[in-house]
Amino acid sequence: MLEVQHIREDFEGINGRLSKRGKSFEDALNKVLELDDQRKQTQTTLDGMLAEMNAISKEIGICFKSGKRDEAEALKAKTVEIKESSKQLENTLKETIEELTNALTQIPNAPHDSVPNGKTPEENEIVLSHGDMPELAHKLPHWELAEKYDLIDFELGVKITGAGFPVYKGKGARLQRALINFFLDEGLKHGYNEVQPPIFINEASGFGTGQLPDKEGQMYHMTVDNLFAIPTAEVPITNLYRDVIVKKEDFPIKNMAYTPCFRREAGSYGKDVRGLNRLHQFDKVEIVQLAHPDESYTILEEMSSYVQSLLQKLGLNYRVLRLCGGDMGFTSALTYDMEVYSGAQERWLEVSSVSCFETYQSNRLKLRFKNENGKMQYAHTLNGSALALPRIVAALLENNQTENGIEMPEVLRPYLGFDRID
RNA sequence: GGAGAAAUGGCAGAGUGGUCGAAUGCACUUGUCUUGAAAACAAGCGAGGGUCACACCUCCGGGGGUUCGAAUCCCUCUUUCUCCGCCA
Repeated sequence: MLEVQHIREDFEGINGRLSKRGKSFEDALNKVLELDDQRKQTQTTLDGMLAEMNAISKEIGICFKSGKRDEAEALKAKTVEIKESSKQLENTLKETIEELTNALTQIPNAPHDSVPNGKTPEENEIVLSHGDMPELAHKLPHWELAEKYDLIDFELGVKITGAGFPVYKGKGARLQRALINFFLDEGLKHGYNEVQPPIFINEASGFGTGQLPDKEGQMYHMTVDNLFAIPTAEVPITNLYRDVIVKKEDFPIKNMAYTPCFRREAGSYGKDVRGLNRLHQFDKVEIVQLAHPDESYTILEEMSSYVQSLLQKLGLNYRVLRLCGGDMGFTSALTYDMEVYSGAQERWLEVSSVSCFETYQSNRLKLRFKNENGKMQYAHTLNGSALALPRIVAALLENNQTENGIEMPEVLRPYLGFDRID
């Protein structure tokens, strides 16, 4: 959530930044301020009543002690009325706060100044491209390669669970395991602390990172226990710090985790979902950082470079996009997408998304630190995929195919125990 | 799954109806002393709302209730511990 105080202090700024998302939030922002004024007013009145009640109660206590029963009874009578109206006011306050929270929850994060205006993916800005486009003599798409070399069985997954839940087999399974270990080892070298979080989360966690209520329909929901399967490890890792006051000396706090991720992907269809392009279950190593607000954007650049270094080591050509306001996630202030080129499909595939959330998540999480002046302040949160496996696998299979099989990148060979798939 | 016990500030741990946002110890911060450190001594030391700043209000696991008044009594949920059962 945006901070009410920020909206109050810099209305024009925030309003302007929000408009990058391709629609106006001015009315919503005004509504928030109005509700907050209402909240303050109600609370002030209520506080006055409670103060009076407290004073009377204290007096009654003293009267009883000194034996002045009649006086005490008279005072008691006085409280009845105050109590009545304070109860009513309390309800009003509760409603106002609820309305305020709802209004605030519906406003997305304000995009960073560098975010381009725009509504569609076509308006994303290409920041840089790296590596040569693959020139392939053989252009089998990865789903055909997967079948040819018996790496991934999509049909079998349908039998076990349903579409979008592939079964990896033999060298296909080993490639998965190799990539996960490679990514974790690289993360370790870059100072990320490895954690293994639960892959089911409760409602509070979903709210903390912004999946709830915004993306409720995108998550698998186990209604019996009211738990959700994680769509990304971002949720459990970031929620490690919900209701936590961290030490500013500890910044930046760097964690990572490998987890499977689950997405319902309601509404997807066609070539987007072919093969590994879009799955209901996939594997990902996620990196998450908590940062001092002054440093978060420097750290975002570092995270972006780190993700790029992984792609370089895997020998994949890629490009980096700065997402436009309309294509950016609800909670993000600035997002870089990394895309690798799929030589056989002849299209770009998103393999990573690196974002800075400023205080949008930490406000919901109540994730704070004591700043230089001894005041509580919300930390900045950042995260990125480093990396998501399926499309990396797709690109590796397609771009490295030869007459004699599929060559594996040098860096993976120690993890794989083989050099090529044939 | 069954039975019992418990949940208080960063930690430990008092507090069973009124002046308790909460004793005490540890930890932490600052100061005195010291060449420096330790020790000792002194002061400070939870969070949120509100205010120019005070005042004031809220919070003793969550929610609800009783009462003029609740950390303290009642209900309920959650979690933890002990015992039993089951089990990778």
